[in-house]
Amino acid sequence: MPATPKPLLDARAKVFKALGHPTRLAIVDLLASGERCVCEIDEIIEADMSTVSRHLSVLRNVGLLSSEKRGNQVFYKLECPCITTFYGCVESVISSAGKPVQLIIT
Amino acid sequence: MPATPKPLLDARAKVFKALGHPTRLAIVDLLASGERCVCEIDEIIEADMSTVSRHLSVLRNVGLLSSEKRGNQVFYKLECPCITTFYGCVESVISSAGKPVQLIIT
DNA sequence: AATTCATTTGCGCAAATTGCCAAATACGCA
DNA sequence: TGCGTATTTGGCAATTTGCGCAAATGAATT
Repeated sequence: MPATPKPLLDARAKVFKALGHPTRLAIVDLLASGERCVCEIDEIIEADMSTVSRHLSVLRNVGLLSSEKRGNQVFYKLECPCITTFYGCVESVISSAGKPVQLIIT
Repeated sequence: MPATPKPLLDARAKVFKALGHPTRLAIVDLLASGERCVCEIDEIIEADMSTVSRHLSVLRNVGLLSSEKRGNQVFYKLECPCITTFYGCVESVISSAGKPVQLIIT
């Protein structure tokens, strides 16, 4: 079993790195239910619009999102719904790390 | 569909962030075939052992690895083989980003 | 052409990350 | 106890990241 070639490791790492920020994960979750324009995203994500725009760029640069300009607005779309299927695995890591995430349903 | 709670986003992001480095991904790949002690890992990963040790800590801190001391050595183990099943999805992102990773088989 | 709305980019700053060297720690053995 | 091996940690410099403000860009409308 040969070692994974470095260029592939680099490429994978870029994708994971892009996902390694809570705001960007919030954006991914939001877009999982359909495309949105920046102003809609900005309404939901609490941060300066310039910051949101930069997070969107990061996600698009690694291929997770695509964008399309329509008239005045830019719509972003999740290219990779398979990402969300990974959360189960991630969550199992979280709990095994002894840092339980409490979800209180009231 | 309620927004994903922030603590959960934070927790997920930490895991992705830990995976967002090529050397750490190389370690994960190596450990996917079974546990190893630090010196074995160090032989394969080219970096200072202190650097390798720090990468191992990062992965362990988020729960991706566990470690056990046996005699003189510390063995690290992948707690989450499901991680590797995610590469297919990640690779699809990579190629759609128009940054093909060339795998030359000679 | 001038105005307005939507989005991106330049800038500066604080904080985090990375990597190596050297020193410290932990363990087994003579 | 003293030595050699295995691993972690402290410290430092260089680089990157994240954020908001303000300015710039692009498109539509008057």
